[in-house]
Amino acid sequence: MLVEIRDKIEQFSRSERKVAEYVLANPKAVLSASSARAAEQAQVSEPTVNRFCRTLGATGFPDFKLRLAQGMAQNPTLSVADVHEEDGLPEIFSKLTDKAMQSIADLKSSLDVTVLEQAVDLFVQARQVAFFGMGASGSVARDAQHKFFRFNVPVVAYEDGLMQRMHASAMHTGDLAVVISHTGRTRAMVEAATLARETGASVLAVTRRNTPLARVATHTVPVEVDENTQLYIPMVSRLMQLLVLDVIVTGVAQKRGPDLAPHLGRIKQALDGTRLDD
Amino acid sequence: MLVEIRDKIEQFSRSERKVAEYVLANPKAVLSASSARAAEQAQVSEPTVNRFCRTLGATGFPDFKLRLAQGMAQNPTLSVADVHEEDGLPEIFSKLTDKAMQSIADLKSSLDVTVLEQAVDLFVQARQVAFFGMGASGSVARDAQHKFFRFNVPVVAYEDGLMQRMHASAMHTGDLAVVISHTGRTRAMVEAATLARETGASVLAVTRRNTPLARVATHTVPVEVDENTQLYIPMVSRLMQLLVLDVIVTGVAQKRGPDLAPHLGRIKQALDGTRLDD
DNA sequence: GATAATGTATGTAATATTACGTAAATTATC
DNA sequence: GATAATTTACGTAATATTACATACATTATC
Repeated sequence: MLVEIRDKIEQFSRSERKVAEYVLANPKAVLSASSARAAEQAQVSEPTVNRFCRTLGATGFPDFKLRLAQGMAQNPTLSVADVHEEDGLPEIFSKLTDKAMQSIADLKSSLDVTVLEQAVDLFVQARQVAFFGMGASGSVARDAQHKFFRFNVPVVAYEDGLMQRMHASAMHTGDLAVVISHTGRTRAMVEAATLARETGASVLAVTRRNTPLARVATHTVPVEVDENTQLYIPMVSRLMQLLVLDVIVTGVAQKRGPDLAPHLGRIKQALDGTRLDD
Repeated sequence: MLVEIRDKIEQFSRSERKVAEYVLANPKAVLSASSARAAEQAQVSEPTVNRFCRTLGATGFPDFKLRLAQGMAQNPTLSVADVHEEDGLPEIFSKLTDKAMQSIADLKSSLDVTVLEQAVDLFVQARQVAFFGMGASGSVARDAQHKFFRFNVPVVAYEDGLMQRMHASAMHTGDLAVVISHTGRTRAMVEAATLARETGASVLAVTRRNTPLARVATHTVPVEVDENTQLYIPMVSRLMQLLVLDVIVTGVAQKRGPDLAPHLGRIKQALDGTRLDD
């Protein structure tokens, strides 16, 4: 629909073009506007808006809005461009969301499910789980702890390099260390992974392929994102890490499901008191 | 949208369920019908149709039709179904990734950029920033701290309820409190927001619309996700919160860009020593 | 200056929304 | 466990909004 408008914009008359331009610039606003308001915003008269809608084959303004809504949902127009200096917030918003969607699509098509299945098995069998992460990956580690906490298995998360070393070197066979790193080259993470591995524990790395971290780990869930880390902070790669862990936690929940029900019930109950109504 | 109706059909009252069933059976017919006609077809009264629309978060019947139209037009390859008991890991993986993409697409089409622009302004003007979050939103708060830390402005993040209260009540005009909550009903978060607000500080809520938290905040970035929180943990909503904050941080970086270069250079240098080669 | 395009004005019909009353269901009370 | 009280669900009717049609005036364009 929007594309159609852009194509036909030459054929429109002067005022209709005003409407077209306004619609192209603010498609979302149009959806929530009345025909009168739209006319006002486009700086044309109300009948002109109506004529415009009919020109495009709609029966009237409401019908036009419906078609527009459908068209907008269909056309994600993924612009996988990087953010530039001169971009305004609308461009930033659009580019980042598109980039995120594109990355998820890539992940979906590139990640081997059997790798995830192995990861799920590691968790199911683990007597104890520790998450290690620093910087941006530190909050991913914390988040993972929150999620896996529900499984009635001891689980900790460390962002502190010293604690990581201590915990890693005190692990045992049957324990699981999950090491999260965007670059796969953070020295502290590689060292923690190495220490953990030396104890006989399983080491699951959530990081890039062919990195020092991936090499010392016993298992790796590869999270590949071409991201401009130079300029900004790893944003999308962190979303991917979270998503991967979400899938794993759901897989674990599925396998452990039945025997967890009462445990989860108690947690839920405990949370009830912390919420307000309305 | 249609999936949402199917999910919530149990929660509807008798008459609303009639409407839901009719909509699910004849979604296309609904699009071209008036509320009166839809009511007639579903064998209920006109206001019931309207209430039904509101129950689903629309402002009224026309708005509901728009949302429905968008939902129907969406990429049919995206199976926006919830995870079921009998799903294996491949299904879980596929469903979660699709759900994430879908949610991002929804966010993109529903979120008003001007709201984000206001948020960016708040950050640019803030003398001091504090992030508050608990549980799953706690790690979002931490993550946000990491990102905003680079702006040479004092920024802290608290997951601890006591610290949140202390810090909130010690804020001043010109300070910014960012309160993150999926439900918008976590008592501690609402209280922290209230305390911060009483000090004259700006309070930016990243949460659902029309929640207690949104009401006490001075500004709200609405993050709406229809998520089955009952069964699992907020996963997608957390991704959306992160994404929103990513957009804001990038926007702030854009505005503050020039005068930050030397500062960022030093941070980068400090990180160099922590990385391995290869 | 003629013609097409557009705006203004106004009315009307369609449509959505609100307000309110009633019936049913639930909860409380004895 | 029966009855009263309160809430909830729903429909009717009134009201407000919105879209659309028509007629005519005004403005651009050639």
